[in-house]
Amino acid sequence: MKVSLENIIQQILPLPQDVLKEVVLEFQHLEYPKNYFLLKPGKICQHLWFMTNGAVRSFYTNEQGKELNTWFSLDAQIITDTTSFVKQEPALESIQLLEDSELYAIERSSIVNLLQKHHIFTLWYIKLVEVHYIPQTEDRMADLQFLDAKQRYNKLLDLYPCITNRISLGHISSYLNITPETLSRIRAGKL
Amino acid sequence: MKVSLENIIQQILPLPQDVLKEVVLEFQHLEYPKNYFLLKPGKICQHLWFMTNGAVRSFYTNEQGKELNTWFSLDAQIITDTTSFVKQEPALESIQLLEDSELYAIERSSIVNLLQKHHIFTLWYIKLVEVHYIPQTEDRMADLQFLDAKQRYNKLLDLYPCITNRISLGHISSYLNITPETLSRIRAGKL
DNA sequence: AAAGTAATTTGATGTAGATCAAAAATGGTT
DNA sequence: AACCATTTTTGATCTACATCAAATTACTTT
Repeated sequence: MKVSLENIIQQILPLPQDVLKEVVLEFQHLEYPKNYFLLKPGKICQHLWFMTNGAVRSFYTNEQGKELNTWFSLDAQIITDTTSFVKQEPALESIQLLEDSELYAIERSSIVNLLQKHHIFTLWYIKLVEVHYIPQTEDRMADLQFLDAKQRYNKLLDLYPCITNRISLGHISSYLNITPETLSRIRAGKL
Repeated sequence: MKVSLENIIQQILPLPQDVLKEVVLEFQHLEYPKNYFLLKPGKICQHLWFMTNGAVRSFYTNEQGKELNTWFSLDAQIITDTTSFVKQEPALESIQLLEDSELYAIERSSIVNLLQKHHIFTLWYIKLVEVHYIPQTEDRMADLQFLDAKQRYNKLLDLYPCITNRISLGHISSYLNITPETLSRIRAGKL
């Protein structure tokens, strides 16, 4: 059951046919292989990506060169480096595919143009931010502040029950902000 | 140097005079005493508050009845329970004044009306979210994931150098996600 | 299938910060 | 000033999770 780009857009907020057509034209359909980088640090994030299937991680690389995952997206998700995208500043993080993935990309400049041109599109964009961005980040923030390692792991499993079939435990432990050793012990019921 | 409501609004994105007037009329000027609750859990957050001076905390109350601070706002800040406000769901957290404070409040319904009515106002609202909400939350999230207790404290001091004159160390430690004992030791240079 | 590399697990030990208990400092009230 | 409540500090101990090292398992590539 593959979703079309039109479906994704209309599900956020239905647009009139003429605007929808114009919006769709601004998207580029892309397929990239596993390990491909959508964004590298230092570059300004110019895109918003709508993934239809695949898997992606966002990560920082710290001073010691260690990669620390900040986010996963599996299948139907919206992807960007929010801070770099909205402030048009160099990104601090990388975005990398963890599976061969299929995406639709729209540029920041196209969004800005559409926002200027169509009142209804600004309402669509507000809905996108309010529904697809804000609750997720608030939730992640609360998890990091209030939950211990085991609770964070269980919550991730609730969200993506099959994530361990698709994402390595090393990547998962990094996102959970624990070591691979600790995740292994949690999974073995030793913690 | 007190800022007027007009200044605050125009600083986000300048609006034409007629729209500005209409927007200003939707705000209510409020003064509340220290300890007053702007929001309690279970209530739907109907307001966006623009504080001109004062101090506020947001906090969760956990199952054991312990209050865990999630945010501070001092002086010129925009305040709301974002998730409750955008999803119009019952709030999980409380918002409470920590000083006598002066605020301007606008209701969700007024925002929704203005968004429907004025294209320029939607652009103003997007700017508000993109500049005043997104970078802050992304930053807080990174702090919680990557910094240790001492680094989090020093970063808070960078942001609000005089915060310890206005907010109790108990509240600060809660926001930093550490105990008052640990904060005391950090400040004494013992950690 | 064998070989080599990377991912995961297991065990031993270390540490940042929590918890518990009590003392000291601070602040508001009469 | 004296009193009470609250906040902050200090010290002793405990714990969740990190770190380090080695063994095991799984995954590629020939």
